[in-house]
Amino acid sequence: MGAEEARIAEAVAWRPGNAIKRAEQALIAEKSRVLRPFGLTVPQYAAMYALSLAPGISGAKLARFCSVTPQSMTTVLKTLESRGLVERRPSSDHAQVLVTRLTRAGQALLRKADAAAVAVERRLVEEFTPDEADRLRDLLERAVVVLQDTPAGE
Amino acid sequence: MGAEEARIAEAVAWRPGNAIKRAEQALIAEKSRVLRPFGLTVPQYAAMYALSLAPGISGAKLARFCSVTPQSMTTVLKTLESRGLVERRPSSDHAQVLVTRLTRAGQALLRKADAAAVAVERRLVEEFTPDEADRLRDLLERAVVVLQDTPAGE
DNA sequence: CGATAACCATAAGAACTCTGATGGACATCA
DNA sequence: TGATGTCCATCAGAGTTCTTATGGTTATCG
Repeated sequence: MGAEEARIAEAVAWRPGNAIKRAEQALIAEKSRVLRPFGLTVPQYAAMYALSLAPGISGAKLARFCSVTPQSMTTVLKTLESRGLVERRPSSDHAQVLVTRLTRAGQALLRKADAAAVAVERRLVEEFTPDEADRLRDLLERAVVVLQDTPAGE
Repeated sequence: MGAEEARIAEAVAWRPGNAIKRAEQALIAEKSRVLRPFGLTVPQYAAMYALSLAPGISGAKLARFCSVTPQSMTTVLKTLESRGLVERRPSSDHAQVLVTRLTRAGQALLRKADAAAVAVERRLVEEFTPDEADRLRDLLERAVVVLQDTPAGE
């Protein structure tokens, strides 16, 4: 059956989307692995990291920054809040805004988890020359643009 | 607040993982969009496409081919089965294997959905010269390798 | 001042994903 | 023959994600 699997794999190799998908999967698998000792998932880490850069940001802004919907961010924040890693209070300025911040425990955990996450990125950076890294970013950015451009049919 | 968001975006720009993530998100967003008229999600389409290449494959093999866990594939197949797009029967050779195939309705739907999905890949291919496409595949493949290699610490 | 638009939070429902654990079937080899 | 190892399917539980829809607040503009 190995031969059949090779035949199948060949049939989809030409699709560039597959290369992107495999890379992303490897990336989140590795990040998940290094974050697991801290009890954090990748989305949880991403939210905490963003909160460390912009304390008190609204959930909606946080969602935009992490490229997820506000609903997704709400569930992530609820989990983090239940563990005492973040706290949410109504804003004094805007009654409908929930101000979200890392707790001291959250800050402490993030410091350790961030070191592990950054190490993964560093392994990626060190695999490439600066030129190659720029090239990769450029190619991926062009892929994003062509994908986001509404196609001719609409 | 736009200035703060720009400052934050800058703080993560160096991470190559972000470029990969954005590309993958754009890819699945676009594929979801073109598949929606057919009532298919990206994982459902991927499973049906794989089934068209290897009719009667086991769920476990299908999962490996689609790079998901057998558990995930089971949920996808259950959904497809409930819609009459695939059928699963115990194998005559191996009692514990469920042979999965596309139904006629599944084949008909896949033909139409595949045209839409391939069109997305084609837009991607046409954005790049053959050299660039090869370069992108190569860079991403190297990223996968470095991520999958167990790091020095272990 | 009032209407419209923009923004925020959240509920409901469906789908996908994983880890961990269980149990059955097959194959190989001692 | 029997033990070991491998493969398959599935349950249970937790987490993330989306779409769709609701309702409240703020800001802008006529």
